[in-house]
Amino acid sequence: LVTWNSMITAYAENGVLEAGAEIIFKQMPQRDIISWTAMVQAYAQSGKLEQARAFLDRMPYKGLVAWTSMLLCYAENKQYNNARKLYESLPEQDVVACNAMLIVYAHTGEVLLAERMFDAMPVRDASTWTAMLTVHAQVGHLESAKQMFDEMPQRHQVAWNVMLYVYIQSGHMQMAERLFDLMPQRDVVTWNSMLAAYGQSRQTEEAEDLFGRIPYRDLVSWNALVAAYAHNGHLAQGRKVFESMPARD
RNA sequence: UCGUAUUUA
Repeated sequence: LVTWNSMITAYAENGVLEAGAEIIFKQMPQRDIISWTAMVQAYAQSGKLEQARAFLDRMPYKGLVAWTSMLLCYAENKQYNNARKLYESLPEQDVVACNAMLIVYAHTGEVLLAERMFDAMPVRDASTWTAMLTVHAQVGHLESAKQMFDEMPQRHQVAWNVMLYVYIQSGHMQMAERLFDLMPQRDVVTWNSMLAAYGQSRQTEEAEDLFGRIPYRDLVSWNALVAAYAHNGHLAQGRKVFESMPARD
């Protein structure tokens, strides 16, 4: 059973659903909650909302893992009311499900609901804090974000990145630059955020320069650089970068 | 063997 389940996830990770994951699912001699959940998640991850929901509804025993996947799938597809309904119908919840709901609130900008949930949570983990920070970031509440950042029990790299994003989103590029320099660590997301910020604030030279200093570039870095050129009308340079990209999506 | 946080589009 474990082997079969692993096969489902393996196909799902490669995006082979109908022709892979689902065939395995049908062929397996018996299925447990993990098999069903893996199917829900496979479809949820690839944005196939109806099919994910169909599997969820047909599950003989449902569980938080499947519900949470479905919840995030709704969030991803901007079906916030469905997300809300699903969340309200949950017979149980845990920190991950609540975190997922916080992300929904981040998308909808419902700070008050998010705060109420955050305050009511019996357990908070690193994702809880950064999700809540993201809520403030999304609505541009610089002060609340900063306060939250200062209150955090532990500052994970992601929290630093979100805080950087808060400054960028609220148009405080100098503060962003200062924070960037102050950060204890920078990962590829940190670099990419800064790169995108330069692109959006029409600082193409800075973007270019920063790109040259990124220790490890991923596809997002390349896309951000192309976007920076495109956004500022430098089509020829954008094209040149596009052609030299190691990969494209 | 399954779910959650940050960046480009």
